[in-house]
Amino acid sequence: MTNILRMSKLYAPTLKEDPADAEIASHRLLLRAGMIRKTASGVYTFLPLGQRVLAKVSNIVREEMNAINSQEIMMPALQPAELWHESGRWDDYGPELMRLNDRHDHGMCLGPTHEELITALIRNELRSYKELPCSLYQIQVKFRDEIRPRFGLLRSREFIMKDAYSFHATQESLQETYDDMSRAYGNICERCGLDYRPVEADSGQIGGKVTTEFMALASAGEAELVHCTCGYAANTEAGECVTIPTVYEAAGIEKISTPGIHTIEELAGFLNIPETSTVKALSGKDAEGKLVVFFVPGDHELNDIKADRVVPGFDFLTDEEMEAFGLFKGSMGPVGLPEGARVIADRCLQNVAQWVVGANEEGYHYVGARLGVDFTVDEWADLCVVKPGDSCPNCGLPLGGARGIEVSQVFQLGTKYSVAMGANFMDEDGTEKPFIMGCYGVGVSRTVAAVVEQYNDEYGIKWPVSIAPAHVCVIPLTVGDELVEPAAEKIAAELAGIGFEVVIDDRNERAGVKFADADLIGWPLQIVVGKRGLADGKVEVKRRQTGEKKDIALSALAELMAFAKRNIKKNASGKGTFDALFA
RNA sequence: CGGGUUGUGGCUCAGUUUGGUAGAGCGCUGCGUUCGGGACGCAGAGGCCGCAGGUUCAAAUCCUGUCAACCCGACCA
Repeated sequence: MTNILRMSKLYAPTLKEDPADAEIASHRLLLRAGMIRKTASGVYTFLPLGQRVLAKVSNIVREEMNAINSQEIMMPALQPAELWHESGRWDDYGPELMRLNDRHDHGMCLGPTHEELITALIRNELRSYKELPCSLYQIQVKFRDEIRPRFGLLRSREFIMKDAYSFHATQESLQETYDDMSRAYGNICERCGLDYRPVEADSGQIGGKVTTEFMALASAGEAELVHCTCGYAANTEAGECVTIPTVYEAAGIEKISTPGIHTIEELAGFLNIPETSTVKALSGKDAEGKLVVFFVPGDHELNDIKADRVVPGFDFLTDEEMEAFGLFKGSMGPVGLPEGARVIADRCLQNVAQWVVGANEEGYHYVGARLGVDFTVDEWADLCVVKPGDSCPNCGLPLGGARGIEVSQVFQLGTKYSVAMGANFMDEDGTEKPFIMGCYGVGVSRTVAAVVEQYNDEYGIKWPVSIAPAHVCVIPLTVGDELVEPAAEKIAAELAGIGFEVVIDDRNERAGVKFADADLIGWPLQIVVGKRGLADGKVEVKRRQTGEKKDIALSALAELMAFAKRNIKKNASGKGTFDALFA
């Protein structure tokens, strides 16, 4: 009986106007619908409705984790500095780590992630290969002092994350759990209704090599990705770049005067050739300060993650350093480089016999510079930021582009933390070995925001049934009416009896206010109970997702809803749950 | 950290150029009318104008400093 939410008692302060400091849909609507409130920059309070959604997502995550035999634990958010010194990340993590001292002046931090803690936890407890693999997870608050928190729940300084960690004796075992996790993460996205892509990614400072990000497609997303009809998808910061430069044919090398030309755009315009026919040069230095020059197709950008992979410690030259090396910004090329320069070019240029490049002389470029004749390249590598239109490395078709919100990521960590922190187990052969580890994160609060990004319109949020704060909102249009009110109460009680999560808008408000709030909050189904309809023995049902409305006979409602309840899992996210009502 | 913008009742904003002692809409309280798509009338409550100094007879307004928030760039769930 008490499982009916009453709007008259619900703390859900909705806003008629957009809050001034919210730009994107999810931030705006979660605030307006009375689901969250800002406490400080990048720090939010979840109000009852927001908390309900968060709990729904958490439960989906929990079910999927339990299903692959990961066990739920709860670690502290407050962590001792020692552990971070052990892993080396106290120094590596930078200012993003929230640090503090306790009253004894003891260094502590608020956990941005929990590799250190869990590795310390298991290192003295898991002793034998017989106990492996072991997979543990928690759903907990995380702290990251972001350089620039923004977009509400999408990039906050305190957020809810599910983090899982697995420990293995063999790489095969890790791969198995990694695959299980990947599948579970796909399920989680689907059950939340997200349009998503698993993408190739870079592992960043977590460490490790094999990793996949799960991106919810959304224009508000901060990540750029490329994807192909064959199923391939990659984050542009990590994806392999395969592009086919157009070739500018020339009889031989020719030095031409290009006064005032410094950019590829200017050069291509000056010569009246496409940018794809030019070659861009970028100068930098390696860790020892020795000159490195990269060459990439003119229409592409150098990917600094890839550059760093080829030249560890790579950094661009400052204008002064370029001058010192005798290089001219905007006119660099492979012909006549300073002695000892390391020349690295993108693989895609390997088959381009003649290049249009700078002449290492202010105001001059070469056309038709011959590879292997006029100049040589020391190394070939994948260097560019992949972009839409490039070829799919998998099937060769042109890649499409999209923006995405990274809602989760899976990593194969290897032994980075177990070695650093001395976490070993006794293997079958009687030798001590470091655990092979994996870690897997889901941004729970970020997922909530991502769903809103994908499910909203000018009126508000359109929650998928699976994570909506409640399934059905019964709206009596006249409070105090001797027919309408009891009828609405009866319907609400009936639906709750069937097993739906029901909310009744029993506030003494005008119809328009109730409709507007119902649309804003985004209950998947509205049941409107009014005098007019009741006179004909009918109520109106409205599906928020599609906007469909239909009059349903009171006598048929319970049965149709019971049918809907049985079908609630027809689709993972609950899509189609109410199909029968609108058939 | 660099660049841009903004701080005025709970919310959205006007007023700042040209100093004269604070306004609107929404929300809130009370009464009445209304009641199927964010009603209307009447009567109220609520702001030392981010904070601290300074200039002035007089500062929301001018000056200096400071804090905070938001947006654009380098990070990440």
